[in-house]
Amino acid sequence: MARRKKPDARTAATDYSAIATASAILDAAERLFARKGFDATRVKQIGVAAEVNPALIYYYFSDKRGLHQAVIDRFGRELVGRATAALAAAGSPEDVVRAVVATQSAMLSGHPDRARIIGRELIDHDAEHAAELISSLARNVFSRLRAAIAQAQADGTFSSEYDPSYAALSTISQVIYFHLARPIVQALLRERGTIGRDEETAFAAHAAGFALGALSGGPR
Amino acid sequence: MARRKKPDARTAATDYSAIATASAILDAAERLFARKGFDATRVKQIGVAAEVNPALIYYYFSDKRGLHQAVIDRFGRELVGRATAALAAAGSPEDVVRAVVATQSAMLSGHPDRARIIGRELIDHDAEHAAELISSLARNVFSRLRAAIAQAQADGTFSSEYDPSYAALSTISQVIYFHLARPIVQALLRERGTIGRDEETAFAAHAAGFALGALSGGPR
DNA sequence: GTCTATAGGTGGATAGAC
DNA sequence: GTCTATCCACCTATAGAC
Repeated sequence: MARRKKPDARTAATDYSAIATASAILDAAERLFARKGFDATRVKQIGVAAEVNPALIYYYFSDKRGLHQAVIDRFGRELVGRATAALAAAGSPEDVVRAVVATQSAMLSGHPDRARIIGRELIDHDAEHAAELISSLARNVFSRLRAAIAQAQADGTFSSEYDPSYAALSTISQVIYFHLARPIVQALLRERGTIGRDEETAFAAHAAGFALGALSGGPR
Repeated sequence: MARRKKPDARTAATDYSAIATASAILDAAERLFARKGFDATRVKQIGVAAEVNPALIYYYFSDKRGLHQAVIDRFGRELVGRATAALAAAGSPEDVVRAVVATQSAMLSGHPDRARIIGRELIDHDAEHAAELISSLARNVFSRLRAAIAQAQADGTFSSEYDPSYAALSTISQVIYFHLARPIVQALLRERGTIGRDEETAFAAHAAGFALGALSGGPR
């Protein structure tokens, strides 16, 4: 493999998918950062999990923070890409609501680590490391969901009594919460045993119906 | 002040409210653990913030983990206490839904640290340190909300097409998400400037209406 | 590009005086 | 109960051989 310039963590996201070692490091780091958090994760552990010499982490990513940023960037690119693709296909406002909820579920189902990455970024440091990701989501997903709701309100399909931004928040809160608050969800659904992917998709279907039910019928 | 036995962190929650020094430590620790997380918070910082000698942290709480557990326990006692009190006053199923949402909002409004404590416990270590809190909430709040929904479904007040557990999850997800996902909420409401308590209570009112609208009208 | 060895620094925890 | 001094484990990061 040709000699590579040491990537600068401060510049925009680099694509490491062609480099096997770097990809292995990113995979291992994603799992560990998600499960234990940034500070509790040891660089040595990442190396062991990736079956790579820990010193290579400093070769590919300038330091631990740089690796963390790279994990967020890679994840964010996939998330925004999928969301925009799903929304491009949506026609009616109802379709937009369903598409947003379905995409959330598709991204998170069977990937508990991803929910944790999002959760951590929301809580830690006011998500400063995911600022770009969030502004991108705001432009490409949230505002389009809100616009679809507002349009349907103008049509008379949805009740005009809701604030469109609030309604959008209520809509997206459901699936994220379901995946993020796993311990609470378990406590509520304990009679059903462990939560599998079928349960996750069933909830996503419910969530879309719940939001559309509220939007169509109006508040009480 | 009389000589005190060093409390054992492994036993059930101790009440430190009478001891000024211990209370100051708990207050400072709650703020710092919430904002920076357990691992990133330095014991020394807690001492400085509490204006107390850091060594006293080991005197009152056996170690850093014991302090963390005490923070969770104190917070949990207040949360469960308020929630059960609010539910005791509720009559009709509609009242129960409104009471749960209102209590969530009352607990979190103007207290961003509290939302973070909950969020961190959900994500870190699968909330193992808050196991008691969560099972208590499950018994006292979640199951009563679900029971109220099921009862209204039997009455014909709410649509029977919803799974009561799922409907309960959709209901409680809204306010928690609003407080937890502050960066995303900001992005969606950016034209309104900074989010204040008035905005927080306005959203809580919306959330109750949204849930009741969905429950009354049925899914789409 | 990969590996070893180690520097350099920090933070949790304790001993013991007062 | 409070404070000082300090130990020791451990972790990030780099230097440099291969």
